[in-house]
Amino acid sequence: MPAHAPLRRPADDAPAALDAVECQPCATCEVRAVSVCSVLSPDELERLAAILVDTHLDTGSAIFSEGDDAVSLFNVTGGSVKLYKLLSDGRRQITGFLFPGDFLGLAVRDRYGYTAEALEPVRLCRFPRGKLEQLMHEFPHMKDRLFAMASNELLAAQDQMLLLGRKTAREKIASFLLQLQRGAKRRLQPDNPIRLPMGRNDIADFLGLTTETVSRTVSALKRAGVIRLREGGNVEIRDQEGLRIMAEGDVHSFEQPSH
Amino acid sequence: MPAHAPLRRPADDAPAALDAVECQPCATCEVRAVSVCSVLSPDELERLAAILVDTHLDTGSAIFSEGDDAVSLFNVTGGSVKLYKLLSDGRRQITGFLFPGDFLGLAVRDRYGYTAEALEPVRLCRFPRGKLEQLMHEFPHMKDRLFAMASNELLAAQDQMLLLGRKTAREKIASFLLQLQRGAKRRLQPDNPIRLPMGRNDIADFLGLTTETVSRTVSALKRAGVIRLREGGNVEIRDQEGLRIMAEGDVHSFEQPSH
DNA sequence: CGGTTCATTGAACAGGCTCAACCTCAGTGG
DNA sequence: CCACTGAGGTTGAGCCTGTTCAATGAACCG
Repeated sequence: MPAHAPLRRPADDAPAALDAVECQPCATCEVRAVSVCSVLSPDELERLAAILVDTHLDTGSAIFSEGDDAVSLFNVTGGSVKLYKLLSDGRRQITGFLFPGDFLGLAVRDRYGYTAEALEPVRLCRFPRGKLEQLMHEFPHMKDRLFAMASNELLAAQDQMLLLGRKTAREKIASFLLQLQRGAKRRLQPDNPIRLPMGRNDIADFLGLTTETVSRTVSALKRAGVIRLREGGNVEIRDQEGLRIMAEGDVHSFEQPSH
Repeated sequence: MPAHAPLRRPADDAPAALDAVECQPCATCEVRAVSVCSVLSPDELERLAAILVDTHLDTGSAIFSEGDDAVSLFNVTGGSVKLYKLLSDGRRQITGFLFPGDFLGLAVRDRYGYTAEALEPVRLCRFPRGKLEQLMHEFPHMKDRLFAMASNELLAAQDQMLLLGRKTAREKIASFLLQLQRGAKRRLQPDNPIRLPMGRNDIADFLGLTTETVSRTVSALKRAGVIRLREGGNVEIRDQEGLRIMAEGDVHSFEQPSH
């Protein structure tokens, strides 16, 4: 595994640490400004803090699985998460990656429609569903905020459908890199060498490709000088405009140095 | 190479197609029970009726285009609609088909993120955005209803991503037919010979295929005795279980009525 | 009738997949 | 300190599904 991004957590042992965090979970939250909580007054935030459980999970742990009773909703406060659906023979489609500030469980009936799994050590605020719904009832502007977030997700899903249904492998990879970059920029993280917390196989299952094709295509972009691989598998975008054009598929050819 | 589909302009330029508000648009509405309006009291319904404009459009008319100012939201009351996004070279992805009872404009910022076009003569309630938002403010349960509808759309979008990214042509066609059937059943329309208001090309652009592949695959299903083509291009499902198995995969196909 | 549009079918092609080998690197234990 | 291991990543060769290109058929409509 690549080096785990260190997660801030109190130095004590587990139970004590959990209690400490629960006392002031929001006060030290680094993503409050970009998540649901940003619309809450101090009083409201306190009410919200009273129902949340600060949760830490290791790489690969499932937050919940498709078909589970949807008893909790979550807000990602550190690390990253992948969401996916499976076919019975094991084929997998990753429907999204979540990063700090993202809300998890917007589209939910009584059972989760997909699986959520930690891509790296992850920190979440867990909200019991009933209690959160009660709070949303009391704070309508919080519901509005979640509605707006759901709308944005829906627009993103439509972009992804266009990508999956109609883009070539090269366009998919280029779009994906730009998408990660925009996300990082939005949450005020470094956006030129971009961090890729997911492996090639996850990228493939997100883009509707195979790992081999992802690998080959990334190599081709590297060879063309559009990107460069940096330490930890991070990616530096060297030709922003070229990548943008490539993502939209305007350009049909640019020769590859044959050998 | 950019063979853009010719687009007739929206109703503003075609006053003939736009009827005046009916006296009692909701009283005669056949889909009230399955659309947003179902949660409104008679008084509230009256308020809603006061702001809507009953609109009729012909086949091929654009209801709005990607990038337009999002000034109106719509409720489909008759006919059907396709939503799509385009790439600069004309490649198209249809992100959804709408039928009576469906709401149009849930995922909207200040501009529409996709184009909506009538598949056949269509009837819509048009709501000026500001006024509808005002009403939603007054009737929170209506906002809740729209939120629930947006959630369902999001779940459907995730299913569609799985289909686009990971299913074969045969699985796509089978899934599509079953999806249409479920939709028809939900809105209490005939669900065995299913009506297909869209052409092969639209189906192809919805499933991430070409018209030829759609045609060939439908022919294969026909040859296998799973379906039969009826008058008007409608489809009779002759082997429900076979089709379900063909659509494949979804082991967790726990089906829930969406309302 | 011709004209237009859409659906179907066939033949050849190609983008991305499958299968398989090899490489890199971190972790582990001798 | 180095060999071994295992997981993930890269690269190659051949193949297959679905595309492209092209021709024909069917339905509709003035």
